[in-house]
Amino acid sequence: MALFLSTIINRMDSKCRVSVPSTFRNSLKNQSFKGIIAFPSYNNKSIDACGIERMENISNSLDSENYSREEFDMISMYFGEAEQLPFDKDGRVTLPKKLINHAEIDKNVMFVGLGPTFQLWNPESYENKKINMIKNAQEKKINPRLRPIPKGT
Amino acid sequence: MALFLSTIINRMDSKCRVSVPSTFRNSLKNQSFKGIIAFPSYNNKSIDACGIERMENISNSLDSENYSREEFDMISMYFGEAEQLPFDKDGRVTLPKKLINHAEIDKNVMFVGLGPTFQLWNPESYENKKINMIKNAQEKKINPRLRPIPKGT
DNA sequence: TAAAATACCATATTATCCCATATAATCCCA
DNA sequence: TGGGATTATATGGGATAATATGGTATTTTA
Repeated sequence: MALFLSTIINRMDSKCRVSVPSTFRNSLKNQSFKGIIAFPSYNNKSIDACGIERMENISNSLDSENYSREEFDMISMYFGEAEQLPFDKDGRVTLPKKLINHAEIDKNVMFVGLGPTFQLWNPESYENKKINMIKNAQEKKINPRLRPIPKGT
Repeated sequence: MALFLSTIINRMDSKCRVSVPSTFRNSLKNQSFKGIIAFPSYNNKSIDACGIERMENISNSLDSENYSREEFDMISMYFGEAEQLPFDKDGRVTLPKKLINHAEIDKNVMFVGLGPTFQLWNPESYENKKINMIKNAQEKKINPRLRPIPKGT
């Protein structure tokens, strides 16, 4: 499975192209589709992304598992909003306008590794998000140390 | 298996021809029938579509699996209403009047990827559907995020 | 034979390739 | 270990190819 770690900022050019960090590309090297899958985050002004394998697994579960009609609709909407962004020869992807607007990206794109997935942010939005997260954690006295992570995630 | 992602709007011309998005055509590249299978959705004013392989798989399962009489009848009905729409040289299909009427399509056709299948919509109808889906999900408190993904991810 | 379906052609737009260069990371040997 | 050489990565721009779309010609068929 692909594993995405660390945070990197790259520039988006006038054609909306941006290099996917080489470490992320390496994580995706063995997947059938050479590129990334990206869709608007529901909770943030950011872009969620992953490799095709993750989507294939979800796709298979659509046929094999019993989802309620509402759940099925929501998952379907995910697929409809997902964009398949192939790498060019230099490992760049072209971000669609729809996603650029959603994440309010203008020049710099911050790639944030989240383990099995990663996100794309406007660096400024991410800083705000981070400040809020820390503030929130302090108020609720959440211990910031890593807890054992449940298996399968 | 084919995997359909993202949402694309193309125009239908006076001969009811419409380009199938190239990403969708790529997903179907290796299938024996060069075109799509389309039939009216039962739940929506839209058109359900997929590649021939999916139909073959369903057909095989009719023989090998135990369906109730009702299920068998439903699936048979699907086959009866299915239209086989071949690509022309430029990757277009001609939509039959019956399907156009059912989905109330007039000029723009929205292709919505749903993983193993996809749908064709009048873009306006889809927007309404989407609003209702979100409203419904919120009322029933369905988390819009994807559920823990089946093992392997 | 007329109407419909299909093949063929032309073109505008968009996306992709390919090359050049800059920058950063790594290597390698004195 | 230092520091130049080499490689990998990121980034920009022009050339090229792919796609979508409209129209005309040819074939099929009812």
